[in-house]
Amino acid sequence: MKVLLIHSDYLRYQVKKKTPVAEEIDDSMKEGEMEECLSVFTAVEKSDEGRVPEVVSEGAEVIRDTAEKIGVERIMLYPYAHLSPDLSDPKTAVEVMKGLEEELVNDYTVKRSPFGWYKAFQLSCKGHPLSELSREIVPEGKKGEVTSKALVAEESLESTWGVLDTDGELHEIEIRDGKIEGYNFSEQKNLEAMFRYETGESKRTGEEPPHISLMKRHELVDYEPGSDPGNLRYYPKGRMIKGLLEDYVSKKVREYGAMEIESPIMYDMNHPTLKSYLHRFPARQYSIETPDKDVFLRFAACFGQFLMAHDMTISYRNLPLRLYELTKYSFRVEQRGELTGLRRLRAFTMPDSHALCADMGGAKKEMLVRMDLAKSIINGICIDLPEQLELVLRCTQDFYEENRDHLVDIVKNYGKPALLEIWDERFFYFIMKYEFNFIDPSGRASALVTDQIDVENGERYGIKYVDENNEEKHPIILHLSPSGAIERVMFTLLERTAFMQSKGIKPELPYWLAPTQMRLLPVSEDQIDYVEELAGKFENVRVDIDDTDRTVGRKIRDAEKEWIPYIAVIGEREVADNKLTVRIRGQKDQKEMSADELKSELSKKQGKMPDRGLPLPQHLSKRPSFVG
RNA sequence: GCCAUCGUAGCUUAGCGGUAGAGCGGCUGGUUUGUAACCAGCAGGUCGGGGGUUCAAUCCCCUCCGAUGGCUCCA
Repeated sequence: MKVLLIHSDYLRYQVKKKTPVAEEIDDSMKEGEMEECLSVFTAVEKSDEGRVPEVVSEGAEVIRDTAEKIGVERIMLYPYAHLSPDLSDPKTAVEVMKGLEEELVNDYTVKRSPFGWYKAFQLSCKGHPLSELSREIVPEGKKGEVTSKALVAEESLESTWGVLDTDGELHEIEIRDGKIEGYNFSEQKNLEAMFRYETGESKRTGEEPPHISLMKRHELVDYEPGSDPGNLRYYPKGRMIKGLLEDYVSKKVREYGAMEIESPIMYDMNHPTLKSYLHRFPARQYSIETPDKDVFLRFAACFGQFLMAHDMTISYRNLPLRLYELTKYSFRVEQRGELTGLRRLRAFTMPDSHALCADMGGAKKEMLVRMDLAKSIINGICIDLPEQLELVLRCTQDFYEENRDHLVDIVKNYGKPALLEIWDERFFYFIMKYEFNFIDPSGRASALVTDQIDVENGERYGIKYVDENNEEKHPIILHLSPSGAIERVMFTLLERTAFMQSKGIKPELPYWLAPTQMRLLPVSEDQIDYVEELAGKFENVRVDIDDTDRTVGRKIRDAEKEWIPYIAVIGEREVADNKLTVRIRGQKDQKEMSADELKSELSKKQGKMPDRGLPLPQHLSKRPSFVG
C-alpha cells in the first residue's frame, strides 16, 4: 500500500460519477469537508491482497505516527489510485479503507471519502517541512515467518514444454484455445493429462478423491483435528501398511549401497549455511521457538545429511557416496487449500537418499543406477511401470544444450515418451530433475519418485572430497526419493482400488500389504477350537478368526468388505475331511484345498516382501472399532 | 493464502425460526447359522466452538476451527 500524507488547512470533495468498481454509499458520503487535518491519500496494491489485517495495522501505525508528530486530531482518508501502477482488487481496497477508518476512529475524528467514484476535490497544503510525506507499507506477514526466496521466484519462472520420445526426438508442444499442438497424444492419454495439469488446462471433475473415504472406512488413516491440518493419525491397520512400506523401501535402498543414518528434525534458523539453503528450496517451513533459539522443522533430509557430509573425510575412492534416511517426518507448511487426504500433507514420511558424485559424468551415471532402484521399488509395490506412472523431466536451458544425451538416456530407460519442461533460468539448487507421476482418474498429477542434480550444495555446505591429484573438490549431489513419500504411495494404492472398482474389478491391496491375508470363518461355535488350532499352522501369514455369532452370509460379507484376499469357511464338512473351502478374491468359485497346499500358495504370494504380524487381535470379537 | 461449498449420535444422513428423526455400528436377550445383511429391545445428540439478532436459533448474521472443490504448488 502506498500513502501520501498531507498536513492540510482543509480538504473538500464532491462525488461526481460512479466507476464500475464503486462501493455503495449513502448520501452522507457524497460530499465531505474537513479542516486542520491530515489528508491521507491511499492506494491499496496487489501485494496487499490476502493480508488486509496486517496492512491495516501497519498503515494505521504510520498514520498515527505522522498525526502525532504534526499534532492533528482529524484525519481524512482518501482513496487515490494514481499512487500505484499495481492496484489490488476493489474488494481488498474497500476492506483496507474501512479497516483504517475503524482502527483510527477511537483516537481521531475520521472521515473517509468513498472508493471507486470520480470526485472533485480542493486541498490546501500547509507547506511546512513535515507537511508532505509519502510512505510505502509492505506487510511483513506474521512475526518470525521466513518465506523462501525460491518460492517467491518460482512465481515468475518461465518455461517451455515438449515431449521427449524414446527415439530421443523432442516435440515442442503448447496449448492454444484448449488444443495441444506439436504432439499426438492419442496413445499417451495420461501424459496428455499430465501436461494439461501442469499448464492449468486440465478439466477437473470437482469430486473428492476416493482415497479419502477409503482410508477412513478401512480404518487405515484419519484426520486429527487436534493437531495442525495435514498431520494425520494412523490406526493399527494403516500403521502396519505404512510400516511395511517403510521397511521395504529402506531395505531396498540399503541393498543399493546407501548407508542409513538418522538426523535431527529441527535446525537453527540463523545458521548461515542453512538459512541460505532455505532460500533455494521452494517450500514453507514450520518455525518454532526453543528456549534458546529459533528453529525450523526440516522439509527433507538434506540438512542433516549435508551437515554430516561436511564433517566427513571423503576420498574420490568413496564416490559415489550414498547416504539414506527415512525422514519421519519431513514438514512443509503447504497452503491450507493444497492439503488433501494422503496426497498432500504438512508432515510426511519421505525416504531420501543423497549421492555425492565426483563430477557431472559421475552424476549422470549414478542417476541411471538409482533410476533402476526406483523402478524396482515401485514394481515391488505392485504399481506397474512404465504403464501406470508418467515420466516428467525438468531442466534448465543450459543443461538441455549441454547434456541432452542424459535426458534421452533417462527416457529410454523408462521406456515410453516423457514430458520435458525447460526453464529459461535457474531458480533452485538443482539444474535437472525427473519425476514419476501418478495421474488420478480426475486428472490430478502427483509426483512419487524424483531425483535431482544439485550443483550448489556441495559448495554451500563445504562438502569436499580429495581427488586423484590430492586436490579438494566439491561433489555434485543427487537427491533421490526412491518411492516418493510413503503416504503418497498409500494414496496411489488406494486411488487405484477405486479405479479397479469403477472398471468392475474387485478392489484390493497387494497381498503383502493386506492387513488380514486370510480369514478363518467357523460356521458355528462347534468349530472354534479346530479353527484356532488351524490358524496356528499358518506361520508368517496374517490369519484372523471370525468368532462372532453372526450368520455365515454375514461373516462373508464383512470379510469381502474388508478386501480380504483369502476367506476359508470351516464347518462340519471341512473338519471331517480335513480340507479347506477357500474363497479367493477375484476368483468366481470356491476352491477346495488342503492346509499345506494353501500354505505354499500363500508363501509364494508373499515372496520376499517384508512381513509383519496381525495389527489387531486375532479374534474379531476382541476388536474395537476405530471408525463408525 | 484467495474464492465457493459444507460441518446434525461412533459412521452415513433427514429436518432448516417453535427446541431433533432414521439406517448402520454398540449394548442386552433370543438365534448356532454353509458362501455378500438373523430377529427383538435398549442406550447414544452442548445440531463444530464462540459471539450476535429474536419472545424463541440446529435453522438468520458475524467470527474462529475443521473438511471438500477450484486457483496455485509438491513428495
